[in-house]
Amino acid sequence: MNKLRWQPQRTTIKDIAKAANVDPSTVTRALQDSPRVKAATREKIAGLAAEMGYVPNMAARTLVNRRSGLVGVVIPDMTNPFFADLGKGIEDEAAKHDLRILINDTRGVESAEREAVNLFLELKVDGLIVPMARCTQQYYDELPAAVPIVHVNRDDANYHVSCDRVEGSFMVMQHLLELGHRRIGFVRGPAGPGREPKMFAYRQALEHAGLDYDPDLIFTFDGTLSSSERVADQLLALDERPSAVFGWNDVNAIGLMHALRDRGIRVPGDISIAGHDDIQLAGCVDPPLTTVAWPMYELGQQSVRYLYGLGHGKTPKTPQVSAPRLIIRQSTGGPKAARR
Amino acid sequence: MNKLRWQPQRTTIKDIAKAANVDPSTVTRALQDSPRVKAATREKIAGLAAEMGYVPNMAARTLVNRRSGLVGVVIPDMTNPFFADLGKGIEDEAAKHDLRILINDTRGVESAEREAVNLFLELKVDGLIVPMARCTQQYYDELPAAVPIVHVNRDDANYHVSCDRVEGSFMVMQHLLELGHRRIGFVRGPAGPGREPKMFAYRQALEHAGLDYDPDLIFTFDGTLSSSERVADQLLALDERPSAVFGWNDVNAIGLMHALRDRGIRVPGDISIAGHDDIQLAGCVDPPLTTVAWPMYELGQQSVRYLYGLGHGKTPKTPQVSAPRLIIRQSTGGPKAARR
DNA sequence: TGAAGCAATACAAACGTTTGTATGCTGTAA
DNA sequence: TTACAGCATACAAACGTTTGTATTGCTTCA
Repeated sequence: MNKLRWQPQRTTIKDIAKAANVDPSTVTRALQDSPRVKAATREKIAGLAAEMGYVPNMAARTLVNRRSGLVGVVIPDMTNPFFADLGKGIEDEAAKHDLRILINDTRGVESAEREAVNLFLELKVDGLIVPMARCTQQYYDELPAAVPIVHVNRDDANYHVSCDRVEGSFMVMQHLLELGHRRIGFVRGPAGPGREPKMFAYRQALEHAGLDYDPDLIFTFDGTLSSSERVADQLLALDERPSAVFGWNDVNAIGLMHALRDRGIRVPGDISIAGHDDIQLAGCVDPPLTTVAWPMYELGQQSVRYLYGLGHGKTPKTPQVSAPRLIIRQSTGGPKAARR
Repeated sequence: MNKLRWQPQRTTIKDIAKAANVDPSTVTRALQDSPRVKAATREKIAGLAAEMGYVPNMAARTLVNRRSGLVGVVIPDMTNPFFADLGKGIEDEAAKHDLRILINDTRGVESAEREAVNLFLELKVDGLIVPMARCTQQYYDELPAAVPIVHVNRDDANYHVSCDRVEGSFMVMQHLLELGHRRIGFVRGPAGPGREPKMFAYRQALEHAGLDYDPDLIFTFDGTLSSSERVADQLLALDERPSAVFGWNDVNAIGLMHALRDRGIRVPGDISIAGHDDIQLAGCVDPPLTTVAWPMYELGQQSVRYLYGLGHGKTPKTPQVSAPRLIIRQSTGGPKAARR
């Protein structure tokens, strides 16, 4: 007995039917404003339902409809402000389609992602939105259910909505290169499928500028604050330090800036720092962070629209969303050598 | 037709029953490891279930059990890092009790809170955890369902888990007073029931120090960045500026610090700033923020334990959680006058 | 040999809602 | 008066799972 205690269903449609002296089916139709029930009856039933504190039983409804009207969102890390606008876009658009949103946080753990997906499958959700999925595409392909799934920023997925991350990262790299930086560090995120675009852009920008790729300049961020400190230490331990570092995201970049300042390094005086995502705080730190902003709200909206299309048997073209925008602030400047 | 397309249930318990040449009831019992079915049969069924890609239908299960094994969490603002640890505490503890967590974000909007609660009631959740509820206590008391509800940081609620917010805010005020501040501004959050402890502590600390309460020193924060800027402007427009300001939370305090610096005010040189919550970035900004840390993880754990107790018919005492901790960093210092 | 006991499984009802079809009723036109 | 609409409502089956009870077939012991 490790479940919470038995809970009675307070009022059912049958109770209302009895009270109104009609058949349960009439109550159902009355509550869904069917034209098949007389206005007077409808009002009487609506009144009784409110009075008796009727709460629909979604389980029963889902059972017969084979549809719950729910959309599950599997989020890797709720607290990353990066997902805030995405979520807002999703909710706003879902409201338009009479869909309700349910969220499950996976903390970026692959097994948690599978459990979340499972839970949603059991709930018979009408669709799934999975930003930055950790699990392999194969896992999603072989899912034992016919649910439309839209991935966000997973270009290898069948159905996905993405912003041009290569383009976004490339813009930042161009900016750093134009400032004159020649030794640019790059911070990778946790490894996983569909997580290469930033790195790809980094290497492409280097190549474009005729620079060599140096594995010593690649660091790894795992999402924690201490991880940014570790990166700072690794970076400072190098014989030839980079003059600029491109962070995995703003949280990482801000942590890194702080860690560097603690160690007596000036930003951007000694090292320039840029991030990804343009979270709200990016403009509030000192110095304000150069970063790239993605159209997250739009991505959220588009993923619901796309999902809705999939759910109606359409296989619409992958929707286009606005391009990322480069936000130049004060955390980047010319390299020391160049200024000398 | 504004719902997603019809979805077939791929494999049901009946299909497995047919394939295994047994009754559906045997399949159920096999899948839940009942001793009533022979080991051989159990294994055969488990094999078939996996092979046929069986996904339990939670709707059917919930219908007959009148229990879903779900706990709904109604969160005002996912992106406030403040809730991160709370969520982690909730999830970790829920896992121990075989409960699954579902999250709904209300963005601090009261109507969204009601919709979220409704959704969870329809889902027949086993319990509800509502941190910082916006709706009145009366609303929760009159809910038409017998679901155990645990509030977090809403001391006026029947069943709640709270940390001592009066104590926490009081400590910060004491710190500012000890530094010699006599004119201390206070930023209120959005108004609402159960949101007075911080203000109460502010006034009590003033009284304790023999200082008068000055309504001019009270500002309001609505959660947005621009709102912090507005506070900065209001503050600077005063004839007699405060020498210290106590922010509603860290997001507000950090925004305020930034806005003040933009306007040529030094922190803590000209004005000291303190916050609430000790979010991760509080230590990363410049100057690092003085703030107060709440035991959020513990609060999360305790709310699930409490909920579990309520669900089993117990009405345990409101659980005790650790006291808040004052975190003194560099954003607070003695007032200008005192240093002269 | 036959009753008792037991293990393994089958049967059937129930959970609350939805929906296609059937029924009863009223009013109108032939 | 009868037949036919058409309106408002009732009936009944179904959704997939769970669970108390009934049934079957064996073994065991007197």
